[in-house]
Amino acid sequence: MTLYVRFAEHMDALLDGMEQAGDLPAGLNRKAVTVEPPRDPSHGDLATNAAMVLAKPAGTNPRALAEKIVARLEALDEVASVSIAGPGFINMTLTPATWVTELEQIDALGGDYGRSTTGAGTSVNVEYVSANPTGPMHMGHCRGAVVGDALATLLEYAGHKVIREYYINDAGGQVDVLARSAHLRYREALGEDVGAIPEGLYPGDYLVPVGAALAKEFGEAYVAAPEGDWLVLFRTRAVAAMMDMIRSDLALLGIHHDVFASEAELQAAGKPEAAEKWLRAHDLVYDGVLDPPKGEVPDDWEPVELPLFRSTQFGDDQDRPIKKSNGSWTYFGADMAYHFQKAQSADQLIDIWGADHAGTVKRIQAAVAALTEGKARFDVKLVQMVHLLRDGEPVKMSKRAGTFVTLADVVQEVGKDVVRFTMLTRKADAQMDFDFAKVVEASKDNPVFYVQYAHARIASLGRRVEEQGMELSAPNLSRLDTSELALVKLAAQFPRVVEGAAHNREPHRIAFYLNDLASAFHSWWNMGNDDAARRVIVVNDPDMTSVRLFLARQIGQIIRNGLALMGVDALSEMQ
RNA sequence: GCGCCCGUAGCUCAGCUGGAUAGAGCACCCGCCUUCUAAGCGGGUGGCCGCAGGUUCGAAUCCUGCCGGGCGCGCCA
Repeated sequence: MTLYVRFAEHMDALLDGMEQAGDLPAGLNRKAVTVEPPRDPSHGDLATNAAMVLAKPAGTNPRALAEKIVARLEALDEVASVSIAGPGFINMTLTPATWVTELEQIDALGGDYGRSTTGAGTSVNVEYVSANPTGPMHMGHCRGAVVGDALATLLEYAGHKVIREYYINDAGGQVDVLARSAHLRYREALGEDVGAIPEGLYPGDYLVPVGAALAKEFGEAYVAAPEGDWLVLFRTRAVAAMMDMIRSDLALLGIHHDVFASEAELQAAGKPEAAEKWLRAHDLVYDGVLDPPKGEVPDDWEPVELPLFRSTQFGDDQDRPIKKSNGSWTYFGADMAYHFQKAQSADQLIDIWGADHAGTVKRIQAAVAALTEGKARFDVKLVQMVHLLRDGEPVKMSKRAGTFVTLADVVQEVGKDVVRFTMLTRKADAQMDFDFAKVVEASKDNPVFYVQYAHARIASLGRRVEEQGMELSAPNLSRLDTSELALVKLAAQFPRVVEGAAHNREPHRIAFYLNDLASAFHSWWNMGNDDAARRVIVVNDPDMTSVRLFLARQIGQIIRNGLALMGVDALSEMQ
């Protein structure tokens, strides 16, 4: 059990004791009571707001209550001193031995230090990427992919059972366009001069091999055949080829999904019909006519009666059609059924979407709330746009000309680890710049480098000790000084950071924490520049070296644990 | 017109499910290399946390209304 968890329990037991002694009324809500490190380390190692939060409901004043709590805290072995400050904060300083024990915990738990069971018993389905199967992954998909994957890993580490899911949109008009584009490439592969790719078809030459494969498989059979003869067949083949390409793009980032759910299969299985039937029975779908769109009304708008879902009952500003006038399902209609299906697979659902889909969040949340009768927790996490830059200049992209920057290109240029780490250096819902020049820069301005550099320095210590043939002893950790214990204290916060990041579904917190930890480490390391006796490796003092090397290795362990959550490999050496 | 997101140092951004004197990097100024990798470290300058109310022991954080920016709005996906 890590230190912060232990102290939360100490506090709980202590308040129980006060209730029994009649120092506190029974049954007070303790939800707001926290035990956490104060922002300002000069206040001590741990602070609790218990006296301030409980004073009012207990009918006393914070000061009086604080004094009673302090008396009990002082009795704890791990606590060196306690004081009351400000409006009623209780500050504790822990004994050095307590921190030494925590450091030993890191060593004992290794890669599991920071893992928790707070999520045990709750399964989470994280759906991310879900790029349309009409071409390779481009940079527009990248951030959502990384954020979703890191979030999934984080939730697993926090004890949740996690399903990583990809929704294949293989049923809409865009895959028919794909099939036609593939048919053109198929004719091309058979020797026909198709000229420029017409407007409205996908121009990218990633479809050339698809056409070639179709030509090899079917020969001339479908060259002059009517569309009805080949559309479904070519669509199926082309989608499969696109998904292979997308899977290999994702693999470049180290991303692998557990489930690939097909929209077409969902529809073939009649899932949307089932959802509609249920919703009609509960008067949540009705036939009606929508108002014209607000703002600019399109020329071709005309009122039509359609089956509408009453999303306004759940906070949406308009009811939403689930079918088109031609009888086929709208994207929303199918998506609704899809989310209902997912809700059977897990207790909680998370979707990672691009911010350009923000407008559709309410309707799908409404649908999930309706279909699961409010039982499934469902969050949509919006990921903001990434602006691609090269030396500060925007990278020009044109989807129409097919000149978008592919994910594979970027990974090839800067590497998986740089892409993943950089994507996690901002809150997901804040826009970010991705500058090819800056993300590979070897300076402290670049957190990817800075954190890796700290880890490489730690790794170099082991090599140096070996080179020098130094005989190490069992570390006597009571020799750690104040500055070294400060490093231990920061390392000991890792489990809290993980828990907070998982709870708030904010993987970027890991990146910021690692940057802080690396900074503290570099600072400690540099003390050796002023005074050789403060280096980790002290040439004539193997005992001191053992102690500091032990500390350094635990810092390295935390960095590896954090990087692993982000899907980034730790480097032992910078090039 | 409506919805969502954002507004914190000159710039780019953190701020731990409300806590004590609001932080980091860059930029600018001053220091530290016959090096356990200085690819780094230390110090300094710099803030009505967009504005105005409200909630409470306490607000950058929660609520309301404005102002400013981004994204989106259809039977598209």
